[in-house]
Amino acid sequence: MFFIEMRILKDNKYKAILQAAQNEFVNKGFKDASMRTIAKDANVGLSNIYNYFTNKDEIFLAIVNPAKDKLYQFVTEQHKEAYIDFDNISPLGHNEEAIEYYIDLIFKYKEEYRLLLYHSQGSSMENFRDMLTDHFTQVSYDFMELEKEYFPNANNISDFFIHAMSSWMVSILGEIVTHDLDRQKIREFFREYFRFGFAGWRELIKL
Amino acid sequence: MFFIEMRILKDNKYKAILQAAQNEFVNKGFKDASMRTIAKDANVGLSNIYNYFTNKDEIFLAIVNPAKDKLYQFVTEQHKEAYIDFDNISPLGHNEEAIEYYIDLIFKYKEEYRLLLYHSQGSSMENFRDMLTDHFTQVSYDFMELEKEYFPNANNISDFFIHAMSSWMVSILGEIVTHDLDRQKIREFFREYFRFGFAGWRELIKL
Amino acid sequence: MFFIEMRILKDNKYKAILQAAQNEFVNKGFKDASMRTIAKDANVGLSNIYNYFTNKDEIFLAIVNPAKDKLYQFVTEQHKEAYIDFDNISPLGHNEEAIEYYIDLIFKYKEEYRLLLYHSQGSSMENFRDMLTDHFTQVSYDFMELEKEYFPNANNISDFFIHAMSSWMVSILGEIVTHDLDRQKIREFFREYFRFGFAGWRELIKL
Amino acid sequence: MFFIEMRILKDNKYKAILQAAQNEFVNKGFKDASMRTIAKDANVGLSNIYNYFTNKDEIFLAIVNPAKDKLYQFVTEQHKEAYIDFDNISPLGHNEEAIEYYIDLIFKYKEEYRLLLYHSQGSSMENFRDMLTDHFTQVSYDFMELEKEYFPNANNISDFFIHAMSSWMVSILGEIVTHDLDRQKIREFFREYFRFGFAGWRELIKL
DNA sequence: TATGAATGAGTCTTCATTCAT
DNA sequence: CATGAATGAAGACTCATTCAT
Repeated sequence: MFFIEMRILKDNKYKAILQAAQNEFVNKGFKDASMRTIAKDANVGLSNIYNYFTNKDEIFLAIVNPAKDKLYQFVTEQHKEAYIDFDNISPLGHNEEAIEYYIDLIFKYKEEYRLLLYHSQGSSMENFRDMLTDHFTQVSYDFMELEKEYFPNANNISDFFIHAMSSWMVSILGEIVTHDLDRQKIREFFREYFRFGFAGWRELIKL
Repeated sequence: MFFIEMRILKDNKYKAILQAAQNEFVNKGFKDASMRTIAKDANVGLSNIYNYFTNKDEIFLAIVNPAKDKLYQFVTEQHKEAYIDFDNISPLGHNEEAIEYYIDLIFKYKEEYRLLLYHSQGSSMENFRDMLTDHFTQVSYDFMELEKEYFPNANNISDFFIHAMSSWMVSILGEIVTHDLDRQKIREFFREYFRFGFAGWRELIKL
Repeated sequence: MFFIEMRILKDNKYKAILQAAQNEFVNKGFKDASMRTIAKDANVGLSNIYNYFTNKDEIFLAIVNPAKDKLYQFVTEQHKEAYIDFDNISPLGHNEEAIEYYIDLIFKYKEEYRLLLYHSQGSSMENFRDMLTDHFTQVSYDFMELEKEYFPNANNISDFFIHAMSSWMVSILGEIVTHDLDRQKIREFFREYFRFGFAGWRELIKL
Repeated sequence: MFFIEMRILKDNKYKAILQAAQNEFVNKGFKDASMRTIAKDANVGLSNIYNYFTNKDEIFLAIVNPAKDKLYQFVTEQHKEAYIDFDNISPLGHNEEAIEYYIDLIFKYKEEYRLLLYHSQGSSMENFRDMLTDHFTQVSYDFMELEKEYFPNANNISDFFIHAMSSWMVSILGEIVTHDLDRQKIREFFREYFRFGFAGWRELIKL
């Protein structure tokens, strides 16, 4: 009846839709998710959903975009703040705080990343895997520009290898959000990953 | 009229269906592929398809299984013939012939691997990525058993890291069949990949 | 435009669907009835039907359930109000009013009973004949409990005979709704039926 | 190769088809029975069935006709041999041998009668119930012609009552072949049935 | 904002039967 | 007698979205 009450109701419905949709997407994937089911689960009239979202796709985006943006932002920032260190070179970032923040992200948006990586087929995000890989790749290139001053041989590394490395990072994200690892296990993994990666990297750019 | 002519005709239809289906699967993915479209493209009556295949899924399998089997066989055999070499350790195999054979496989079944890795959702092969990752993982474990004699520290490598490595191999396959690389480029990539990987590996298992 | 007008329109479609469905069911039986045909005959979009009914079966039930419920209710009530009378013993009921009400039912729901008895195969009502027979049988048993006080020999009547009697009642219903009898003819028949039945019954339970 | 061998093979297949078809009909009813399933179960090529039968319907008839013919023949003969007896009047026949023969028939063709009465929908026999009822009715009329000499009041019995009696006989057949009664139980039932029926009959035609 | 009705194209699969060989 | 391929229509139901109110 009253304006405020209605706003509250609206917000409730908005959230209810998002929640129901997320469940449905997780269960069946974007393509097989049914608007009817979402409406039913959210206790909202089917057609009323279209007052809140123009599209099935938009619902998906509303669920998934924050997670995506935070991730992009993180990756980009890492690269900006990067500095060159013999033993600590990585486009992903390498300092402890960065890792912790990354783990935070993963835990906060586990389901969303799973959606993006494994259940986005049919949505406008169906190329997320590639897009993220490309983003990593781009950041990596920028890194290498810096490195070249110190390691001229970095030039010798092929584009596709950089791409493969980026693809690896994406895969790792996928595996982490798919398997139920606790923070400690993830931390340990990253330690191995960086030791492994730095050693490999040094091998490739050595004189 | 004649027996042989007939067989050819039948064979033609069989192949036509497979070809049309492959196109359709590549274009739209398993789930969205339309039997109607396949029938139309193959110049076959829709219901007649079911004289050749019992299922949409079976068509997919007929297209994709040879590629899958060859890949599994290759991975498995590599591991059987493996020998320990300080500088050449990899579950994928490392000798030149193996690489060449792998490249052969990739070139022969590029589209099929693409289907399996990116367009199998909804089919009985929708878990191919995981299955292949697990296969790599298993093979890797077997390798590590051998290595342990020489490198007792191999024990320290976490299960999840092995898993991540396997996942990387799958990603790499995906990236290769997605991008149009010529043989030489692929060869070069693998050289880098092995240099990188061996160095990293040695780092992890060093005393 | 106006609310009432709308409701009428909706109602019209609902009724149109029911009507078209009833025709189709009568013509082809449940199993062979075509949703397409029903939609066409009702001047409704095929998929729109599913806004009114969730199922082909539900349409059938909507048509047929009132008739079924009234019949069950009638049979049950008859038995409740029953009293023992030497010359008037029947699970179906025997007083004039009851008969008249039964005839009313038959005339009101002639087509529905026809559907239930002859055209329900494939629907959730396909066992109606048996269910109704069993219902009659159960009611008959209850009657016999009462009668035993007066006619101890009622015990001697076999279960299967009771069952056969019940089955007869169902058959009679079927024959009546299948043949076009006027009320008078039906009334006369029931008079014969009861004379016949009571005589037979007395014979079976006589000392 | 040799003629005789082929004949044998042929006969085998013929029987195999009939057997498989009977199973399928019993399980799913005529309408839902699948020629494919029959072919598979009979180990015969689907299209080869059409060398033995022109139709699904013809298979059904081949299975069911002997049972039907024997039944018709029995009913007809009973009536021919009938004689008037105060205490033994029935179109079904009433002497012990007749009953025994009827029971023989029922036991021999139990499945076939079940098919005819309950699973013939969609076949050319789908009106078997009505046809049999009418046959009983016709025979009953002939009886009544004879009786009229002795019981002029027989005239007073309505056509529909005769029809209802016939329908009862059909129902009884249906119930017997549906429930698993042994011969003794069936015999006992018929004894009750005749006592019941004669008493009722006498009541109706009494002066 | 909310609703329920409407749309129209789409899904895969099955069916009994026929045909050419 | 046997086969496998072919046919063409049909099956119920779902889909995301839009419309009128």
